[in-house]
Amino acid sequence: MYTSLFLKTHRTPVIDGEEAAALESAVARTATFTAKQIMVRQQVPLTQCTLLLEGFVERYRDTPEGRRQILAIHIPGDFVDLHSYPLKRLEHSVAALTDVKVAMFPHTAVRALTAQSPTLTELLWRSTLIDAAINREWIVSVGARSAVVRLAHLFCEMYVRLERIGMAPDRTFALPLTQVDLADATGLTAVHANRMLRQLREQGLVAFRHGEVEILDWDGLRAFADFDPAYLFFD
Amino acid sequence: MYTSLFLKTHRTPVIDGEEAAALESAVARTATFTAKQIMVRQQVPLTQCTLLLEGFVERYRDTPEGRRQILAIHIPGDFVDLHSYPLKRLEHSVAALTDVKVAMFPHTAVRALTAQSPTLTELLWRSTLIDAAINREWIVSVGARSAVVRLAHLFCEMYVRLERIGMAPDRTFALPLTQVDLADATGLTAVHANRMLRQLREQGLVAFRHGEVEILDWDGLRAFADFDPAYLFFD
DNA sequence: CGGTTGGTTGATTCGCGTCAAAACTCGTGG
DNA sequence: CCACGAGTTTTGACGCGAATCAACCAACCG
Repeated sequence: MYTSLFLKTHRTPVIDGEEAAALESAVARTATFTAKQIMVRQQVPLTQCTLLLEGFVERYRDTPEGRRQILAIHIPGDFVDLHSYPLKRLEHSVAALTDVKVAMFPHTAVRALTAQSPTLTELLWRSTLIDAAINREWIVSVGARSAVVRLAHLFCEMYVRLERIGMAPDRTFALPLTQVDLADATGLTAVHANRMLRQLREQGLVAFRHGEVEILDWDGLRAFADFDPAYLFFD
Repeated sequence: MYTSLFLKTHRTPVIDGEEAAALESAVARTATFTAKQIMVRQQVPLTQCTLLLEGFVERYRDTPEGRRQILAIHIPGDFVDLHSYPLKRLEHSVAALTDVKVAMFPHTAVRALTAQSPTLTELLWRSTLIDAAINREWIVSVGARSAVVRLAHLFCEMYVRLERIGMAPDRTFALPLTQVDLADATGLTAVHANRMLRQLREQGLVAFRHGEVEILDWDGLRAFADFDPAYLFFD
């Protein structure tokens, strides 16, 4: 059941057994990528979508001045490029953060699903729009929050999302990023990110080391980060 | 023809006459709002979508610390909250920047369209995803571009979008924002935005005064702003 | 081992924010 | 028609948060 994790994390709209079976059968094949491999290059025409089954994936853009901006981090159960169905190509690249296993949905199969079920359509559409809501939350982060708070907010988001799929027991979870990656996600330099991580640790809120996050004080962290999970649409 | 401007600016996928008629007939009513009026409040359940016919609209979030982040600026022909159909509520607010005229699409009518035509579905879905691509470009702006470049980039984006609907003849167009609004959109303070605007004017690239933009050197501005319109998906 | 990648720290610089005040615009009412 | 006040733009002085530059260290690995 390639799609069971996706379906479990998207409870609106309600999907019946027949629709779930249709979605499952839209998988043409599975594939794997190794860590750091580029999965989708920007502006290249696409004919299929990718559902992440195992591992972590990033979406990012490189700027001519040599800066890199991470746009999204995906975890198992996320579609990493479902938006390529209506858009046909992407304006950013997608890369594997770890070794990764994915399921592929040909655009033709997605179209057949939309022709068949308005409810499935709404579900798939919704999942791309939740990504967009996360994009907007990141605009707020980089545009209106201080460096420490940005990092704290990112940890909150990743904790809540991972906890939901059972990948963050005991307020501890793997987040396979380097400090450079954290900096690229939050619009900071690696040096400053490093200092802010120390501050978060010393404040007793979160500790991040070697790609592992340990939440020390969840309520404190949430309050500090101004974190409200409404934008994740977990209902 | 409420939907003709929207259809004119979305050429992919190709829509036939019957589909265009179906879309047009999904309009339940029109409405007007006055400048500065809040059109949608965050977290309030919604039952209809709004297509902007005349005027300018902003989407924004307020932070507890009193900062405000503008997330998007909409122009005639844009759906301002089509994403409310799959999401049912929004995590940001929507306000009129000028007096505004809109067409309303009940969610039930949108659902009927998706049940009837996979092509229309793809078109509507696509339009929400172009908004998301713009969101991502804004992440790159606030996360990885300097203050002057951010402003230059915003002017490029608005010029290209407005030119396309005939609202930017002679490289001049109305952009009904104050300097405070520009600052809120780019993650700057109004004071610094003011200084950067002066710099852009003195560099001979763009001049902004009283809600009017005059592009002085389009090629220079594009190059300076690192502007590539691919993310607007004008095809 | 030496090379490579990631993390840590210090010194210094600078972009942008903050605070404050003045000039300007425009709508409104006396 | 002028006075007034609210909102906007402009400018200056100053301070801080984050970038930059530059070492140095730790872990890992062929």
